[in-house]
Amino acid sequence: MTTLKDIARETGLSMNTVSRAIRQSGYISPRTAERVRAAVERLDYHPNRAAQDLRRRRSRQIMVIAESHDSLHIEKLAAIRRYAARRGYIMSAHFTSEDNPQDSFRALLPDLLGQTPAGLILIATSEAVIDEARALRRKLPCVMVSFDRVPDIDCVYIDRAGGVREAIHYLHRQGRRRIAFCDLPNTRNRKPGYLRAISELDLPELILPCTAQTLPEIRREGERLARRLATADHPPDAIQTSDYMAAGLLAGFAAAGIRVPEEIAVVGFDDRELAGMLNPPLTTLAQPNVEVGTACARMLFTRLEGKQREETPENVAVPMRLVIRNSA
Amino acid sequence: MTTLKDIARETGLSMNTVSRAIRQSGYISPRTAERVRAAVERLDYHPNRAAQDLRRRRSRQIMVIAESHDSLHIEKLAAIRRYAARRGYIMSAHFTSEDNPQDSFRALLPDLLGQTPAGLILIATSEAVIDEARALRRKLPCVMVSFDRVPDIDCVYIDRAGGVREAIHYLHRQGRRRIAFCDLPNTRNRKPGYLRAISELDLPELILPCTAQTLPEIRREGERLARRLATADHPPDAIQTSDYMAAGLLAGFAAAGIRVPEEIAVVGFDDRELAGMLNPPLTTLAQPNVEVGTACARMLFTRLEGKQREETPENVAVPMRLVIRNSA
DNA sequence: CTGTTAGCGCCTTCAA
DNA sequence: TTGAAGGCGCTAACAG
Repeated sequence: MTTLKDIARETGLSMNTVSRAIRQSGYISPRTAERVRAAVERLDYHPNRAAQDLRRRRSRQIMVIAESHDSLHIEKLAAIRRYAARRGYIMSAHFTSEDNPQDSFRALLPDLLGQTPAGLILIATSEAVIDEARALRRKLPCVMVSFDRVPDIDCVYIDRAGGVREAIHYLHRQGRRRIAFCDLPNTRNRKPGYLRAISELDLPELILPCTAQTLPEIRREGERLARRLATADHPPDAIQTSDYMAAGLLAGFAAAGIRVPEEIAVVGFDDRELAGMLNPPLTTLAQPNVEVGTACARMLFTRLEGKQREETPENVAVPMRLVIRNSA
Repeated sequence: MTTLKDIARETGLSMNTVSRAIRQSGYISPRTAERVRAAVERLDYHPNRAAQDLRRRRSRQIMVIAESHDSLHIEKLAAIRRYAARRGYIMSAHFTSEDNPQDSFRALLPDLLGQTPAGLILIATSEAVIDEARALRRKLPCVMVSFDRVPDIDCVYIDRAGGVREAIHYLHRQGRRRIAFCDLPNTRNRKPGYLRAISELDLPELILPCTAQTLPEIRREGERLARRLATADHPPDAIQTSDYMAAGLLAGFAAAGIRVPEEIAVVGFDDRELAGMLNPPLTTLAQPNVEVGTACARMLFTRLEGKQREETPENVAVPMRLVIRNSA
């Protein structure tokens, strides 16, 4: 393993000069710089991170902890990693157990903090984790990605309400007048967008409840709902719901012989991989994953590098994008 | 920040004794051990990783580099991380750019090696990256996750051929006799499983070619293929293909009024999230992501901790699992 | 512009 | 069973 000392011996300079040349800090004559560069190349020198971090008294690693294995996270992770890498930091990704997020988060945390990360990004929605984050924030830079605004903490969230509102307006422009919203367990942050839009457009409020939790259940419930709607007196002419639910609805409408989008339009939510694969391909609201990743990384590094360690937390909303396919 | 020295001062012991007590190495009197434990607790001491790594001359970080953002990776990552964490290592995840894997891999690599990982896990299939891995292997422990056996390198791969073979046998048991295989661009490792099965079962070889590359193209091609099959003289009664292609086929069969699975059975490949959401829900071969993650982590740590640094590379196949839903 | 000096926090001899 | 001394590789003062 090549060390600074080796380069110093090789070039006949002092370690210090070599160090400064490599870091491009302070005065170095062009000739010296070149000699060092050549020696570094020749001896294949790479600075020892452990030594640097020890000396500089900080690690250059940020950690992302996600409260689920949601496949949509992967693009966020990639974006965060990219941002961090450009600043010489590495990112490590961690996932709580699916069946018990809170407890496994608490179990994970001490281990992770033991690695002395420079900062933390938490992708989570549960109150328990959010509370932890509030406490953590006082110990190290800490940014959240959550479902909505989170008081007292730096947070990036997707503007779900805004997205839904946009989707309803789109449906209205397509001539739909009876637009329903399917109220899944986790949609409390979307509903205001629906309510706002129908009030703006003076449309009737049509809320379809759904209590299913697991994916197969949701799909089945969608199928059932579609069959029910097929024989309803005064059915909606458009539905906004999740991609999963939409999959069930499309299956149910197909079984009932109802044509989508001619008789009823369906707009999903999330733009999961399945959306484009359904029959018909689903018009849906896409999560801006890359934007979210970049935004939270930027916030974290602002805290990390800047002086505003103690300033007021910031909440950033990222807009969704309506992906128009064939179902609406 | 609390250091060993603080604990030493607090307990009146030497740093050395404290260090040994904490690491539970060497002789320590029970009384001393307890005193140290209490002080560690009281002062909230955590060993400084940078200092440990510097002194011990090794980092305790492993890196995973994946050649794509495939959402199926996320479970592999979680499994690897879990395995590594139990051994006091952290995992960091990295992704090459989607549009240019080879070049971005080469660009990424020096940066990553600069962080002196203790070991590398490469999730990749391109020859270029595999060659890189062969070279890397001589510098640090290095394990691959790939599509098939890879000579000269530790590798975990999913037994795709075995999975397909199993699926064909399953279809045969269901009474299917004209079983087709849809030959997508990336399926050369699956085809042998099909060929073997039909030869074992004495069935006709029915290969359907497909050249589409992007997801929407694949779906469209599936739809077209289904319509073509609908009017064919002597159509197959079952098809094995990718989940994406299956999505298109199902849409096409629905449009042509052909019932699945009654008239034709469809078996997918990968068990992507969309599989359970299609109409009908897709019977498919599931990737054993957790098993793959655990297996490659285990291999890496065997190299890392064991003496067998220079031994013969090992290739491990992990079997797929047939998930039976409604399409076959 | 360059060199000298003094550690960062920890672990590994070796001696007591 | 414990302590003292030295150094891992690097960087920040400070002095030339």
